[in-house]
Amino acid sequence: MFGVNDNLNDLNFNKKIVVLPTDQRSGPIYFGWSASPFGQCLILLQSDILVGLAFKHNRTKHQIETEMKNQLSANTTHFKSLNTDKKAYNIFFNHIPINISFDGNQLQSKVWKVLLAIPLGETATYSHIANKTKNSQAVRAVATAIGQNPIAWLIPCHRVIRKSGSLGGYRWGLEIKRNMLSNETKI
DNA sequence: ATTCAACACTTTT
DNA sequence: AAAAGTGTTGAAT
Repeated sequence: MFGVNDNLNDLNFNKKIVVLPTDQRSGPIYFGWSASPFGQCLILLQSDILVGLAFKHNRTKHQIETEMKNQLSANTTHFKSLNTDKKAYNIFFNHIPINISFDGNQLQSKVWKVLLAIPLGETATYSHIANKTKNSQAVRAVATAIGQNPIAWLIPCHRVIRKSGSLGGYRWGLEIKRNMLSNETKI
């Protein structure tokens, strides 16, 4: 369908994202690895709603799978593998809206919603996000919550950088964060 | 550039 | 119930 680092110029950054409530999903979580413009990615779906998106970096696929399954296991512990290539194409290149759903603790949910509002081509600082969620004194906790974003790229936690201008961290490796940002800002 | 303490929230013991 | 661990920050070195 497409190869790693292929078609970067056709990437659909301005994807419309529909956030559905968690009660819209049930049953097993389907998961699979597919190629993406940022390397191999792990896609997790429940009721055909995207509930997880992760990228391969220096950890093994098995480690990443375990980590994501653990994170999502509040909803179900039943996982089934699936060919996710078509879904990957829809996520990264198609101009159709994509349904996502997430549930976290109180802080996480607040933070993830705020992340969704960072416009394409812009960045925010960790303290900026903390202000937005009325947790201005809890920057470190907010940063932790940002790092736990289960749907990488679509929930653009890669747009959050340090106040000093340095990149800060990224759960899936700084290479990928750098990649995403440089592709966005050159638009 | 590197260290250090303070922040507050979650997770782990 | 207490301690440990954070994708930070600002100040001091």
